[in-house]
Amino acid sequence: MNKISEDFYNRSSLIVAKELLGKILIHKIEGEGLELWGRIVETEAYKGPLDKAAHSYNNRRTKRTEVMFGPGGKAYIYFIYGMYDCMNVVCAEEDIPEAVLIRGVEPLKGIEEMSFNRYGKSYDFLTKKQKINLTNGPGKLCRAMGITRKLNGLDLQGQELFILNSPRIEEENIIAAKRIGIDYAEEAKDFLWRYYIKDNTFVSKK
DNA sequence: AAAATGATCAAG
DNA sequence: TTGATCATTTTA
Repeated sequence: MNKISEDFYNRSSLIVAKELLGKILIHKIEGEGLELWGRIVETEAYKGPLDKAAHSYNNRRTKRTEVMFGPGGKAYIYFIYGMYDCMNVVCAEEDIPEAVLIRGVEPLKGIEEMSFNRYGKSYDFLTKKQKINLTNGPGKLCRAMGITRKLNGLDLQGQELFILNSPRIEEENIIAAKRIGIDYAEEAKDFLWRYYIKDNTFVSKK
């Protein structure tokens, strides 16, 4: 069990977003002794002051964005479209509000629980499409892994929500692309700040 | 193509 | 206090 250290997170979200690919996100649910594991296959970087797509654009500091102004290595989880939670990892040093959105994971452990969380039935009864749709989007993976804004602000050095180290994905297998769902962000919408593992099944969109 | 669904935030 | 907006997903 090799948890990613705090230093890893206290860097630019552009670097962290890329290096988080291939790492393993774990949500341990206390009481039930349950562990949900997902391998990160898609991320997006958000970069505070300069980035019109970021919640923290122009250093906007509100109750919601507050956690991004702290040190790196915390969870920033927000509720969107009245229905979905999305999970970010806070990056950069204190007072620099950057984060990385986790957009896709490959289920590794606790798949049966994820299946019930998403579809209310056993994985054995899912269609091929449902099996892919389990965790190939930011809202979907949070629903599958039981990640909600109740976990907002958690330290990723803790025992409930954290990320394990694993070897870096080779540069030739990382694709950089425009971020999703931020067409309002003027020049920032064209930044290639979305990263994903080439040809991976659990990358959102196509 | 459009609905679902409610927290969030800036404006007044 | 209000109303437009929204880093999405599902269904048709």
